[in-house]
Amino acid sequence: MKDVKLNTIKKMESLLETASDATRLKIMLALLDDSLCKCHGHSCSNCENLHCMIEKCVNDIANEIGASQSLVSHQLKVLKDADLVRTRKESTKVYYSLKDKHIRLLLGVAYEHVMEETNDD
Amino acid sequence: MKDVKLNTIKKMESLLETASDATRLKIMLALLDDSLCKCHGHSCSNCENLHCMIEKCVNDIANEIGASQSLVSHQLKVLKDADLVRTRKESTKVYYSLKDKHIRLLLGVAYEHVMEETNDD
DNA sequence: ATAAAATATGAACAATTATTCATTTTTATG
DNA sequence: CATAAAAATGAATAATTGTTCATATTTTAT
Repeated sequence: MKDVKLNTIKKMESLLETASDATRLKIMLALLDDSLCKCHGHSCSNCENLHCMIEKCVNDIANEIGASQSLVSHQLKVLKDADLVRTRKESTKVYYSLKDKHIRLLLGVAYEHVMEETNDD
Repeated sequence: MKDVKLNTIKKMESLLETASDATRLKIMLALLDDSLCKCHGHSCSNCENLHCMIEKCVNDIANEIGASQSLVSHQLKVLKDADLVRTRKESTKVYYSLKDKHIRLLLGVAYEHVMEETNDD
């Protein structure tokens, strides 16, 4: 990993920066929720399909994480601009979901790390 | 991933926040460098051993990434406080290395993500 | 058309943070 | 002991950012 271009570093910085906020983490974790998944109608925590996608609208996310509509909307825009989430519009509602498996993986790695903080290598 | 404790989220936030800075990323990538590795004496980019560790002293890191000694020292302290790197002291020099494989994995996932930005799932 | 529901936006404020510069501490050596 | 080398520290600044509040936009339904 010697010659990483500055541009690549900037992109990595942007990705991690976007992910490194408690509110945005709550939002993304809400989109990893084990509630019923549209694509199969079963619990996604048991879903073997990595493509399995959960989507939620702004207000539902706000209620779930206990934050204001405005704050959630603002932060969803940040997540969207950085390409960590995608959107699907349905009448007045806008459904948000995580962009791809890299984002799920990133959350997973961070989660694993803080869960077994004691280990050394 | 429904009930993630607030404390866990704070820790994830801290981890990602620490990683999300261009200078600190350069430092960590320098510690992932494919230069000769002390433990086996071969190129670490080809090393199958995940435990394979590269360590570098402050000045060498500063020179490699083109930053001042002071800045690198400041940021190494941030990385150390957040437990992303470890240190080994040898006379006047202090050798830094990445803490564990989770950190390498985190860097890897972030790197992979920005490298194949086009894909969708 | 009007009203209601859902989301987005803009301004303002508080708080945090990355960087630089100068100085200090620690260890080794002449 | 004095000097040099390596790293750490503290203060100061410039810039960024998360949150709130109020308001605007968009779409649907009456």
